[in-house]
This record gives sequence, C-alpha cells and structure tokens, in this order.
Amino acid sequence: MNITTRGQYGVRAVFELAMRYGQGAVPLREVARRQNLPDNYLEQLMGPLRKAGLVRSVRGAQGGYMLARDPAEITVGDVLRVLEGPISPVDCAGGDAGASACCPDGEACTVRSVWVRIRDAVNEVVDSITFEDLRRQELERRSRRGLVYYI
Amino acid sequence: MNITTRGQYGVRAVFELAMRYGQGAVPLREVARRQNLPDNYLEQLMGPLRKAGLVRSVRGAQGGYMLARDPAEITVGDVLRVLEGPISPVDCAGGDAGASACCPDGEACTVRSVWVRIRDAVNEVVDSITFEDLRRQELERRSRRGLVYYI
DNA sequence: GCAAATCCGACCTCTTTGCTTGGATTTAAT
DNA sequence: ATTAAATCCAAGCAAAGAGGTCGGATTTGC
Repeated sequence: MNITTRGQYGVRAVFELAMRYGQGAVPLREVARRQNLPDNYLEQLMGPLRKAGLVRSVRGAQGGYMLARDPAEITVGDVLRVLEGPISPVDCAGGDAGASACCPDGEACTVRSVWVRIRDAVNEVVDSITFEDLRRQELERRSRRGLVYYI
Repeated sequence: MNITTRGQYGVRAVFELAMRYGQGAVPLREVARRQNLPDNYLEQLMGPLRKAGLVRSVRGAQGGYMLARDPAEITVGDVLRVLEGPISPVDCAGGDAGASACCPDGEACTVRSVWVRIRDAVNEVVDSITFEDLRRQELERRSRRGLVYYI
C-alpha cells in the first residue's frame, strides 16, 4: 500500500500553487524550493497535470504555473488519479473488466470484495479533500504559530 | 496504491484455510490449486504467517497447514501486515519517526495529514474484516448458487 | 539579444516484484 | 527400512517500476 513520489510530489506542488492562488504564475523552481522537491523531476509531473486541466502554464520569462480553477474545485483524488492512474489496491478491483482476470467467480468473488472495500474507502477520502480545505488548514496552522507572512 | 501479490495471495491462502477450519491440515499444493496460485511462491509466504502465529504447520507426509486460531480471531489486516509490513500509503505517515523525514513541519504538516487520513481509512477497513466474515460470505454465496458441497 | 522559463524525450541506475530452483528435513504409510 | 509426501530454507534471477538526471528546443518578458 503506497503512493509513489509522483503522487506525493504532485499533491505538494498543487498544494503550493493553491497557497498562491490568485497571485499569477509561479515558476516551478520556486515551487520545488518551497516544498523541498527535486525540480527536474517535478517538471515531468506538470505536463500530465496541465493536460488534465488542473493547472495552467505561462511560458517564457516571468512564466510559471498556476491552478486552472479554484482550489475548492480540485480534490486530492483528481491529482492522484492523473499521476498514478486509477486508485485501486489491486487490478481486479478496478471496477470494470479486471474482475474476471482475478478470480473465476468474477465480481462475486469473496476475496475481491475486500479489495473493493479498501478501494472505496480510499477514494472516499481523497475525493472529499479539496485544496481549499488544505489551504485553510495551512493558514490556520501558520496563524497558530504566529507566522503572518505566507511567502 | 497497490497491494502486491504477497498480500493478495496470502489473504487468499488464509481464506482457503478458513473455509476448511476444523478439518485438519491442508497441504499447500491443494490450497494453491483451489485458489489458483503458484504453489512454489505461496510456500514463501507461509513461513512469515507461521512465525507470526496465524497458521500452524504439520510436517511430513499427510501434513499441511491450518489456521492457528479461530477465523473470527484473524483479520485481513493481520495477514497484510505480516506479508507487506505497516499499512501506510507513504513512509512519513508511518506514525512514529518518519514524520520529520517527510516535511520540516513534522507531524503538523498539512499535506501529511492527507496521508494519515488515507492510512487510517484503510486500516479501519482491513482490521474490521475477519476471516469468519469472509467464510460466512462465501458460504452464503455458494448456497445462493446451489452449491452444497464445499470441497 | 539575453535570460528565464516551460516543454519534450531519452537515458540511466537502483530496488522491488514475482517468481523458480535445488536441496535438506520430517513423517505417515507400506 | 523404504518410500513418498510434505514442510522448511536459502539462493538466484529476469522483468518491471521507481526515481530521478540530462540535453536541448522553444517561448517570451525585459
């Protein structure tokens, strides 16, 4: 049970962009520095996120990335699915075709129902958390620590 | 997000032993055949399960494996933890020491709280499902299909 | 024109996964 | 006592995935 660095870094990057939503384009180098991520690698993740319509980019000098829509409209699940594929503990719980590849009993397979329950629990969590939620949580945390300046 | 074949096969093997609980030792070859698993590989998984006290073995001819205790006293989480280690989507959500390795903010890290919520959701599911639950579910399924003989 | 940035694809090393193989040992049945 | 069935144990191994790096092409504000 693990989320690879693709998903982890992607969520951190989008989180950072959410903290700066409405402030224009942020160069990736700065995102990487703030979140302590390898920027060359992070660059690879932005392509899929852009093609999925989660972020927008501005090319050239003074360019960078920004969220394509309001943080309240982007969930952690959106980002993870783009970077990691379908969120499922095993292929056969994928929902559609994989069931019969896994067990001769197909969808009715008793063990498979375990994987389905895990899958559903995880999806419910990640789809219920928006980056607006995380932004508020982070602002709250910072204010408790007396950090007024966010950048 | 994936459970490897170690965990998957292990759960299937213990499930098969749960279906035969009280019937003495079952040779691994038969478990593998019934669950359609590679038996040489499955053999590797039984050592850890035995050392963890989940199954017992009988050596020699007519030997095999059996559950070490009642199916109601063994959860899916027990098996998965033995074969896959701690159930956590990322190392830094491991609970104890990993937090500070992940983010300078340690336990208070906002993004980390996402991983913790995923971790808790998964653990809650796997710890709530016993092999007695699965055994009952399987018997129910078989009776709906008119299959009276279980072996 | 220069410098800062995104884009794109190839490459590369290390680890993990998912097995297989070969034997050593135990034990019931003959 | 032999044999055959089974668990035990350790090593090896090919393929895939993880986690990057690197080099260059392109765009664009100054």
